Amino acid sequence: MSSNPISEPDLPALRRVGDFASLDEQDIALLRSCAQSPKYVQARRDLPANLFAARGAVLILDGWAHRSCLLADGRRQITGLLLPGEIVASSSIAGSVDSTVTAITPVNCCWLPENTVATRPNLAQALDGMRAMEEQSLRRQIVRLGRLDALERIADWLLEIYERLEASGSCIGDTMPLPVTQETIADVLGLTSVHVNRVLGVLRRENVLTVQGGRVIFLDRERCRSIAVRR
Amino acid sequence: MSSNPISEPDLPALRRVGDFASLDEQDIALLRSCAQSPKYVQARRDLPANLFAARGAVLILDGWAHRSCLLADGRRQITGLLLPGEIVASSSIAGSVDSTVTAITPVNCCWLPENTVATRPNLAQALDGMRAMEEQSLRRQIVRLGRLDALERIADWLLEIYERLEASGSCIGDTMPLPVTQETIADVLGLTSVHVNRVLGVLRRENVLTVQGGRVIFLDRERCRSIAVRR
DNA sequence: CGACGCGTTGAATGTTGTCAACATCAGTGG
DNA sequence: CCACTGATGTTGACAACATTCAACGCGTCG
Repeated sequence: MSSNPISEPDLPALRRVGDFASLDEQDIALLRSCAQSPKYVQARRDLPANLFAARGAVLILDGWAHRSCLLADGRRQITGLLLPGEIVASSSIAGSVDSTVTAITPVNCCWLPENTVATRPNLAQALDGMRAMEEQSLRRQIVRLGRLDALERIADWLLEIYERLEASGSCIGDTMPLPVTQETIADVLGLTSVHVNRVLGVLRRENVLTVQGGRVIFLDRERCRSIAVRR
Repeated sequence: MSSNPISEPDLPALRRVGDFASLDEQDIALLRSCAQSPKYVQARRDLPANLFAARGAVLILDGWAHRSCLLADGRRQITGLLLPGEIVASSSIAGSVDSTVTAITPVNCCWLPENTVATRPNLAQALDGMRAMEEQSLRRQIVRLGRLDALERIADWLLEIYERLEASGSCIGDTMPLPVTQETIADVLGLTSVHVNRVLGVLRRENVLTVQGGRVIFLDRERCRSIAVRR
């Protein structure tokens, strides 16, 4: 954040892009111009599929979204969250099992055309970095679902969300927004909302953290980390 | 496979690359030259980290490998399998939680330098397609781990492996190689080897498929698909 | 032969899901 | 203003699925 040339008044989302490569003024100007006329999507609405038709990427400027997969019998699994400053790569959408991206809160996003990005090597590098980061997040999620129990899953996941939100400056001290229902948390972590509720109760009673009013307050981050194993 | 200009005597792995873009003779010659002097890795050995140091990709020419994450208390989760014709993107390795790629069987792989690939648009496009396919596979795995029970997980996973092996021509009829222990299957699917064993027993007794001698024989593919839900 | 890795099976245990009831709250319309 | 509704959160009792622990068979390899 120190050497990041994107200045204060810019959108947090743009600042986050700048964390992945050293952007010059032209890069930033290009980003700003893309963000100038954002596409607005209401909460609970899908991001329009035509947004992903061409090659390039969609950048989330503001708000939360998720990508989900609905099974025939109604079970749902959220395969990824999209937070401010993160991207939806178009290539990853085409022909995908789960191609719907849905806004959780109201979302502002914008289109970064590939041919434009390609002219700016640093921007292209930043997008590469963001894609790599997304892949890492997917693998971390696989470890969570495969080998962590409910308590560990929730602790570890909340810590990851914190890290990602912090990168766009969305956290305040030991506090972060979490504008999702327990049902949504359950669909991210492969649990039921009932069980999520119980586990959050444990974390609260143990003074590790509290979740209320759409925000998380970490009371004992260190203990939260020790609950969330990892190597 | 019909319009794929990579001919019979070529490595199955190369044929698979050609499925993702229409390669011309120069592209193919380049691939062949890379594959000319493959790097050999013994079973159970890690692929050397320096293979991933530079930008570019490692192509698996032959054999099976996996990427895994070991937790402090010994739990292990395999976050992805690498089959013949698939790639390990270098960007996805750097700074990753789980950076070890381990050979399951003896593996031959080769290095595709980025600057060389970049000169051949079709090759670059093929690599992009392969990366997108890998991402899809990661998300499918998240759905499996999050929402499918053990029976569904195993059925769905075996079907995915079949599809991926078929793409490199490694399947014979309703038969495919599966050179892994039940312990490995368990570490892929977030189960215990004991439970994998029980479930494979069910599938065998129900005449859906049999696993023996490192091969799978599908007896009733249709039923296997219906067990493996999905939307 | 003995050691070891792998597969197989049974019994007990434990974590998570299911079902159900109820509380709380925001929004809606009478 | 209040009753009503629907979505969300909370809690208890019970069932289901998967793990753990343990034992044993089978083959390979030194």
